Amino acid sequence: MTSDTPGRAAPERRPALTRGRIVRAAIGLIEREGADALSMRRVAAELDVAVMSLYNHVPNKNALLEGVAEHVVSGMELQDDPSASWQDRARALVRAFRTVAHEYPRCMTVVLTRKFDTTIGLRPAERALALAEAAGFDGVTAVRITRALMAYALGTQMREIGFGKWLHHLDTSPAADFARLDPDEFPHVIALGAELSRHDPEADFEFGLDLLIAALEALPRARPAR
Amino acid sequence: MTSDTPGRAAPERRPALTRGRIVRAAIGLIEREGADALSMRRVAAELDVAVMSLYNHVPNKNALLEGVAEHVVSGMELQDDPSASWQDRARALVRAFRTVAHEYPRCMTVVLTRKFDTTIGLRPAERALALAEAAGFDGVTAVRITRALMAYALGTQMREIGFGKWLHHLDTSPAADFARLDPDEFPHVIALGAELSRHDPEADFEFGLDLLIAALEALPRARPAR
DNA sequence: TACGTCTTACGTACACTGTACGTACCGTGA
DNA sequence: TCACGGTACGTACAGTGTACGTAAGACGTA
Repeated sequence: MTSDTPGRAAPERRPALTRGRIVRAAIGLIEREGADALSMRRVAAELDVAVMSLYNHVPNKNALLEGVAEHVVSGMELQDDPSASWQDRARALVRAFRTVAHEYPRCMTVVLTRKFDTTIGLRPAERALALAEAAGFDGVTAVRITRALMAYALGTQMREIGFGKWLHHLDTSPAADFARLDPDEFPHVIALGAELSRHDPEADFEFGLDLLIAALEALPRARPAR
Repeated sequence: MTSDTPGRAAPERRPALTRGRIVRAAIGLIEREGADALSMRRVAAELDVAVMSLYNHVPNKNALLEGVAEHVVSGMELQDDPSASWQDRARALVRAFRTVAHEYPRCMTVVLTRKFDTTIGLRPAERALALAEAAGFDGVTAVRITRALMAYALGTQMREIGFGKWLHHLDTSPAADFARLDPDEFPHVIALGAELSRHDPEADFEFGLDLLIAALEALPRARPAR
């Protein structure tokens, strides 16, 4: 709501405090030093401004983080090629999420990690619904498909974040760790230790995405795909 | 590592401080008042103990939360019916995650939300790998399937948490909100507003799970399913 | 020009956080 | 008997989000 343009000719030397500047400073700070480093004091110092001045543009820290989330998600490139198959367009949509997640890895972590209360993500949802309709699915199914794709995109990202490493732990631990496991309790984990240690998130992501798309192709439809 | 049994005959009236008691108190606190309410001071007060006494059993707050995570996930009921089809067994496995998530909803939120460094979740992973092998998949594929299922379970939970409501927002907002949207930008969202507002996480979850299982059934295998 | 109002940047202050550190007790093995 | 290791404790510190009061400039109107 607050305008992002300085109120004509800044009175002094400094570029005038602004919600946009604050959000950008927060993003920079998070990407450079991680989410834990983000505090109102740090942001204020970054902008060479008193802490409480921030509160003229941002009601509280959570709102600042919402601003970060908004900025990050709105960076999703939702370009679409209507001449492509709905399968490829759907793939591109889900991948767009991954792309922005790679662009702002640490910010994405906080976006996923916190509970916000905004309408961010409506645009991706609109796109997904449009695609599902183009593929010939009825409304109820379109919504469910959208949600399933969302869940998969989210879950993949959470795994990659190393949300808790409970499994991801397997990816990073040296193979020697597997030797410590009880062979009776974890035969398959031990046998597949080498494979579990391998680290190719992109391939994992594409594998699951292909699974979902293939399942959608096999799903009965209300209308033929356009 | 720390023993959970009091060192024989407690010296006074109180039941002796213990890592287990501390973790349980933390879990209770989180479930009753939410993750934000969890502080070392609150836990100490809960147990009627000085704050720093906790540190004799738990190295720091993060370790306490790891204890919470461990306790929660180890509550996953991994019962298995070997006579059932691998499809049904896989379904049961993923549902087990959901079940414990319903049992400790707020704890699960913090478990998913924080980065831990434990081997929790190895047991579910073992089970998933075993099922994939029983279904006839080779090792590489088994690992990818496990990861895809994990990602889906995680993502579903994140959506349900209302992690950001960016889409979940749609589930809770009154239908009137859809009327405020730009009809040119969000035609499908508006058209499907009623459906988007409907709230049936269980059905959504099952829908996506069926998608994945169906896709797995159609996947080529190294060996016939056992 | 003068005045009142609005916006912004500021400083202080408070309640609360995690935890480092030093201390005192208490049951047990030598 | 004595020394010791573990446990519970209290104090203290640096850091957090933010409520509150204040002052200084910008701007529309008289």
